[in-house]
Amino acid sequence: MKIGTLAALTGCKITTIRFYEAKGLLPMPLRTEGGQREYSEEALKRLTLIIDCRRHGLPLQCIARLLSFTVSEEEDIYGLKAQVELYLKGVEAQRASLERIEDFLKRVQAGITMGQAFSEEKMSTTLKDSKA
Amino acid sequence: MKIGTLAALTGCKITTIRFYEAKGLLPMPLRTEGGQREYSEEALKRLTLIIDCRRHGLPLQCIARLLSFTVSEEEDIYGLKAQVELYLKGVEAQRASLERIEDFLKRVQAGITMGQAFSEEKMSTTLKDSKA
DNA sequence: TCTACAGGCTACAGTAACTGTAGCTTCAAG
DNA sequence: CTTGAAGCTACAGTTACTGTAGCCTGTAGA
Repeated sequence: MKIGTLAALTGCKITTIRFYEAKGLLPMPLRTEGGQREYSEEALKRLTLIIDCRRHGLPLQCIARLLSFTVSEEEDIYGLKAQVELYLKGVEAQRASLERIEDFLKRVQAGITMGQAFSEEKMSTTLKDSKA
Repeated sequence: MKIGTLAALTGCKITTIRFYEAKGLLPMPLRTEGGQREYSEEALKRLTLIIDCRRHGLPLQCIARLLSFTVSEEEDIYGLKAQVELYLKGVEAQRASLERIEDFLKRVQAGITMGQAFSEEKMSTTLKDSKA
């Protein structure tokens, strides 16, 4: 598939796909005779994974590390292991945070629907309630 | 509380807190005689909310808009409403993405634990399985 | 076959959201 | 009253895109 198709399938911008390639996160794809990129299903899967990781705050360097898994020394393996454990702990925090923001957005929505203005005080109530 | 305490309580870096203040997301706090920032519980709540929003990809401008809720025209209200709805839809996508990345990380972890090297092929299997 | 036009290319500048550093000041504990 | 941790401002640097200019490719209809 062409880069535009890949972009449409993943929701990732064309420029971002090229950026990831430049950074070494996506392998250089085959090209048509005219020099246009041609992607495989493989690339689609890999890009999807990169996007998922980015969405949850993993830096590109880290994603590259997880993807390439280039570990030369024992110590590196343990470093990576610790990092993965840290990210897994982060997942729980993200879930909780997701609940809070959903709640917050729903309250904003309710506020809009009722044509009400939000005050500082209401804002913090929203947060306090969602934390309880 | 001082800025360091606020940073410790929220996990947000001190420099980032000052950055949010400069951008108008956090109100300018009271200062000690010596000029050091003094924060209230209110500020803690507000910062927590900002962090939650950021974690889920809302741009600072948007967060500022949601927080200040400064709408002057009817059309703006509808624009905001549509945007909030969009974000709410995004929450579901985030949840799904969170599942996938958790699965991925667990597989990486298993791979490390067993001392195995990851191949391209295994990587894509990981993703494929997680999508199924 | 021609041609129009959507889509792709490179290179590079610009932006958003931090992050780090230098050089200095404040504050609290001993 | 000193000393070291914590704050301050100002500003440069970094990460991860994002947009633009100027040009090329590929394909569908006349």
